[in-house]
Amino acid sequence: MKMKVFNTLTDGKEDFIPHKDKEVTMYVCGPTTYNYIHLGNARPMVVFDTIRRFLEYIGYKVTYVQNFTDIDDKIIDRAAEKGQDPFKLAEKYIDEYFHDAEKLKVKMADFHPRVTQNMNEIIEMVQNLIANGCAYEVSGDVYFDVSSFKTYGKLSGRSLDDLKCGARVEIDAKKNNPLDFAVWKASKEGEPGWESPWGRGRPGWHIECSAMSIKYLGTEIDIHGGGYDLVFPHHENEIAQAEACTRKPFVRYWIHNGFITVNEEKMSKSLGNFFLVREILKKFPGEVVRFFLLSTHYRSPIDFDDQKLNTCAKGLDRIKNTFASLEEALAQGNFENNDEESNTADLREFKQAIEAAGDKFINAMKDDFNTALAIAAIFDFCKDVNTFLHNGIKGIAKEKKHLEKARDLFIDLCEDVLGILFSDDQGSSAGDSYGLVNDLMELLLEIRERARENKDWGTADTIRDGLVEMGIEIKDTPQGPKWDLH
RNA sequence: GGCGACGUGGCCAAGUGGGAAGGCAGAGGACUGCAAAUCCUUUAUCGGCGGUUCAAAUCCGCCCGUCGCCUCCA
Repeated sequence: MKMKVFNTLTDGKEDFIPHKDKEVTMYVCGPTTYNYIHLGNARPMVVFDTIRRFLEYIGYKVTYVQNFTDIDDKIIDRAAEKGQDPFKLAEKYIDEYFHDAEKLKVKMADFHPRVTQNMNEIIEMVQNLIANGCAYEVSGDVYFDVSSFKTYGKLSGRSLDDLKCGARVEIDAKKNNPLDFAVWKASKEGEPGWESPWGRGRPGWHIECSAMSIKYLGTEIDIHGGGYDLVFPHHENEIAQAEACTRKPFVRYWIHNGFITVNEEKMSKSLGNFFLVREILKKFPGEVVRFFLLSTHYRSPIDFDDQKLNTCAKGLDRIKNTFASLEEALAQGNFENNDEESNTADLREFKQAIEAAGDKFINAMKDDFNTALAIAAIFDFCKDVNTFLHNGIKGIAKEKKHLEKARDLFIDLCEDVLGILFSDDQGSSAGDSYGLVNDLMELLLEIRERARENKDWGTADTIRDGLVEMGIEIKDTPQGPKWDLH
């Protein structure tokens, strides 16, 4: 099956054909670093990380770039408010970004370029635009001339006339056309600035992505991603700058994720209804947040509230429980000689289930990264695995080879591609005391088992209920009691 | 004003012409000392009206409702 990708540029699904046979270049717009990231920032991080993981899983070599916009009006304003140095402020939130990204299981990009570290390339690009007659300087500012770029508006599906009708662009006497946008801005006294042919200044908002994309990935890249609200003007302007400079197509596939909403309203900084990832992570593990973000197709909106995360946590538990059962079955290790495969109906069905799960998952992901459908394939597989184990535990068939295959498939799909199966890192927060907790639990469970043997249910339940209150759950399985931290 | 998206069971969510996936919640059953986990069974004429078609959640038109972009925003 061919891979299909929805391309904002053509407003439809297309066959995915990268510029080189087995290599994919990806650029994803990263945050402007003036605050901790919020859930709205987290969606593209998780979505494009998953796309990257999937492409790698099916054999592409992916080069992944995510920038930091570390100089910008908002950073300057925020720093001024706090009486801080804007560079230090940006640096801090870059560090904090990595902290949150790790919790969300977002892999490091191959490159995390920063605007302030690529100033030469940006200035060069502005010079190029002026030389090509696509930009003009007015008293230290440089503006892109949208009328010089014939296909301006092709990404957002707007014509220059449509945009004028909007009339929401402020008239600026310096600009030839209200839609022209700054590629370089003169710095005021006391603001950060870099020397340039037009005096001391700093880059406009859109130019950094064009410049860094070209620098790190070349003039034509395969995938450029970001939130849907970046389509206009950010990405439209990136195209104009890049293509006016290189005279080549800038991006093959533009991919945009839908919004996070709260009470059906867009979560955004201006509305003030945003939730910091940091705050959410106090209540839910990163994998749950990640699973939540992947449980809906990336182009649809997702409405956020704690109840929905709770529901997702339960769904994820089902997957984790199944995986744990599989590992337990393998750990028991009392396999008969498996040289000759038994050929029971159970086993035949199980083998088919393993194959079907992999196929369904891959086909779902190949159809415009349909993670919701891919996850459904995982749930189907959970049921198949549980059914097999259910029967197997009764002593019918324990087939090491196929149990291992099933386990490996879980690891490939859930952990490597979706990034949701990692073991809880709560143990690490307990630090050195983790071993002690284990020993104490062993002791408690032993006491409880003795009570149960004596049918002293009161003592047994006191222990169990007390532990539940501490967030520890006990399960009495045929293999003895198990415990889990929640 | 211009452009666009969405409306599927109690909740979430796939599905773009021919069987209405999956999860959560609920009900009944098996297992269990009771639970938990797991298994089995069970819950939908797809916002409304009209049209095209042998056949529509899926295509077309109108209406109702919700949201987004056009301004910083993932």
